[in-house]
Amino acid sequence: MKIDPNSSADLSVQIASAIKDAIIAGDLIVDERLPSETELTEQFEVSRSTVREALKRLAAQSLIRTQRGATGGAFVNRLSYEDAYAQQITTATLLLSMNAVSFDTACEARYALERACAPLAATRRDADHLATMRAEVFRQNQPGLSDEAFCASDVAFHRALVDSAANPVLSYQLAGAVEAMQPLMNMITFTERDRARIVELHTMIVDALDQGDAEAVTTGLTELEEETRKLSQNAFEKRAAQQR
Amino acid sequence: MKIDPNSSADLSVQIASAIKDAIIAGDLIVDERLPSETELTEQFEVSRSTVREALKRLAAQSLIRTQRGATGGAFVNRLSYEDAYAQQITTATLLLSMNAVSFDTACEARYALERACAPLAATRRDADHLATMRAEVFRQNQPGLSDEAFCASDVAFHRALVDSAANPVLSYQLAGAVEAMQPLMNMITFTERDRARIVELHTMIVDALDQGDAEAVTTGLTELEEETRKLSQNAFEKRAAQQR
DNA sequence: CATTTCCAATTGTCTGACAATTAAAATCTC
DNA sequence: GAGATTTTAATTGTCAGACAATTGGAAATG
Repeated sequence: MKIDPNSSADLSVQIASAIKDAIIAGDLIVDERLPSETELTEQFEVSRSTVREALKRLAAQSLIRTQRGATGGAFVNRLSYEDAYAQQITTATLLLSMNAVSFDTACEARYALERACAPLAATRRDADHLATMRAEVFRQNQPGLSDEAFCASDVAFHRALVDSAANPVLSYQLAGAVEAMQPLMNMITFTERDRARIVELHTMIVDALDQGDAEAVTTGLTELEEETRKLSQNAFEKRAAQQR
Repeated sequence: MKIDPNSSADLSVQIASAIKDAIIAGDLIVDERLPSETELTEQFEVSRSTVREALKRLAAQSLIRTQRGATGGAFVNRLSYEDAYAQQITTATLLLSMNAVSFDTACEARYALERACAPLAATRRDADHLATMRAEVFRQNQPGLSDEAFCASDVAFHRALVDSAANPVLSYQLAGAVEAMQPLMNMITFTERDRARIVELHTMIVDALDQGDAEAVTTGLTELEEETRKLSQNAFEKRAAQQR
């Protein structure tokens, strides 16, 4: 691991990059302890502050974790799903909030992903997933439920649907899309009629899943996508009208 | 933006988090300049090193960029697709290389995603995408092509397929899965017969796309998935045998 | 007006110090 | 000797102050 002091790049960037490469190449394995900051200072021939800034960069990407104390230090992190989730969600949220991606695009991707899960879910769904989904549908049917609670239950329903495909990669990719859409979804007011329609579709989807009918699940999701777009469009128009 | 000096969390983490929240909430807009390090030092009542470590954390996530000089400083970054791609790829590669995700799982997710793109691509594909795909198929048919070059062309083909769905969210999610699989794919030796079969399926897919036949695209992708799994399984077994 | 020089602001790096944390080693108590 | 307590050493976290490098704008110059 070497760095070039004459390069235009900042030293802390170079050091972070060198360590990152070592991790990806497998030279540093999970839970292995990196040299202490003092040792890295000597190895790279830079000051401790520079080493620290490099380590903070890696920590921000969950590549390492640090621990104080006698047996402390920086350790190579096993990238957990939680971390991957969190990163995915942050990135997706930013893309959406900075208008690099429109709501419609995110919505389209989300439902395309969910439809992609349908065939897998139809084969692999187990009683737990179905029970969760039915419980959420039941909750959505309760009168007097707030819009936020309805939304949260909707998310839980879809999460269970995707989880039933039993593919963690799909689960975590979808988490990004769903979470990023959440702030905008929360602005929507669901009328009695909207809710009835959504509950109807949810019921249809969970029934189809129960019977292992992937095609019916796909159909239900497509109709749900239409419904979601219609609702969000209304919400946007209403907000635009208010801001005038 | 306030922090709690008595919290157990590191100050630099708290500060980074506070600034990040401000960015996501829209209190700091794209290209806006953050206060200088000296000003942040006063605002948060911490030392400059602590502020700097916080800023490095944010820079590592591409949330800000820094510039030296008189009019320099830290600026809120417009999260670009390139950045999002890069992050997605790093995360996906790590998940796979640390065995948090199996090759089969990644492969399954990848083809599920591609099939999710099929209906969109069948509607939206334009001449450019089709031309790219046909050019790659042509290249794959050339005798004497190295395995690496064949692999690279395969990636280009699939990228064009997904791009033709014209949904950037799907494009960037797929990039992660494909890139992460790349190192393992490169270990595969493609026999004449394997290549012929793959080219056949690719041709079928691009023809179906040309005709707007989403169902045929989906079928082709499913067969391609089987083929990929078979090949990778062989490669793994061969490697396992060698290591004995 | 164009060019060059200078200046001030800002980030990047360095040095040295002390605080906080933590596990292990040493000590004490019974 | 066993268990509780204290000490110690290693390590990261934070602070303070300094100087270097960079860079755009202001001032001086022709």
